[in-house]
Amino acid sequence: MSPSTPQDPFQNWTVQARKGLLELWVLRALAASEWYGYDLVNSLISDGSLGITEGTLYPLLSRLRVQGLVSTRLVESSSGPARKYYHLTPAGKRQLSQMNQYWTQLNSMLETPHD
Amino acid sequence: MSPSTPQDPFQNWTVQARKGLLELWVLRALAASEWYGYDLVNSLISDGSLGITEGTLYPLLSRLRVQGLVSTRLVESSSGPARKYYHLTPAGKRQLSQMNQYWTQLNSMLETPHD
DNA sequence: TTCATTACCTTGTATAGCAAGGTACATGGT
DNA sequence: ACCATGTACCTTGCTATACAAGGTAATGAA
Repeated sequence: MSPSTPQDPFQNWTVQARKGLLELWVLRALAASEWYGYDLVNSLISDGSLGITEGTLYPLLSRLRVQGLVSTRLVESSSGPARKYYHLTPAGKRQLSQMNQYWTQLNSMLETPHD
Repeated sequence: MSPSTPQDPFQNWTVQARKGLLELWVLRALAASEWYGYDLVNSLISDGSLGITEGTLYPLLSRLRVQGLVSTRLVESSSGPARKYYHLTPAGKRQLSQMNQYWTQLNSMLETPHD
């Protein structure tokens, strides 16, 4: 397969900046309600279009399931293949809480002038 | 050398969450004044201690120099080896401006309830 | 000499985002 | 029957970053 086209330093940085952030975004979404993968993808694309695609989201969801942070159930659809709905487990809720805390710390570090 | 000890999912996530963020932090620091590497490290350690060490910072500074975002000058010190001071180039200032903008977008995505 | 402090750097590993593919079901058009 | 479109899932291989764990060298004090 082709490489991921690193291109210019700024584009490259945005890729790195998304790391971790998407996982936080997904867990927050699942904390609010049930979602299936394709719906999350479309929400991401419409929500400002920050460059996140299926190739990023589906592996992420698999990872979360393996780690026991989310669980799934299949629901048949009349407009295509079955949808896989994701929801938070208790462990997922605990981790989301930790992540929210750490994220606040990171942001406060950025806001400090440290001059 | 030993592996990076992945440990639990949360610790792993914090590593990912730092990616990109440290670069933004460094460029912001250099936008305010001149710094040398060791001083930045100590500032990071004292500033909340988020797990960032020399092994992360020095390669980052090298990268920024290769990309032309910062330039350096050596200054002799009376308390040890010479210090390498970093400051922003015009290209660095332009990229920092883009990064600040993108970072705002990412944060607004997180704050949107998207429910 | 020996030690701590200051100050720089390198090597190898793990991980996440990504591009570019693929598979399969339902529907409507030809 | 055939094909295109939309829906919905997944995998493979690449790249770049953070990190642990080392290393090197200069200064000054014991």
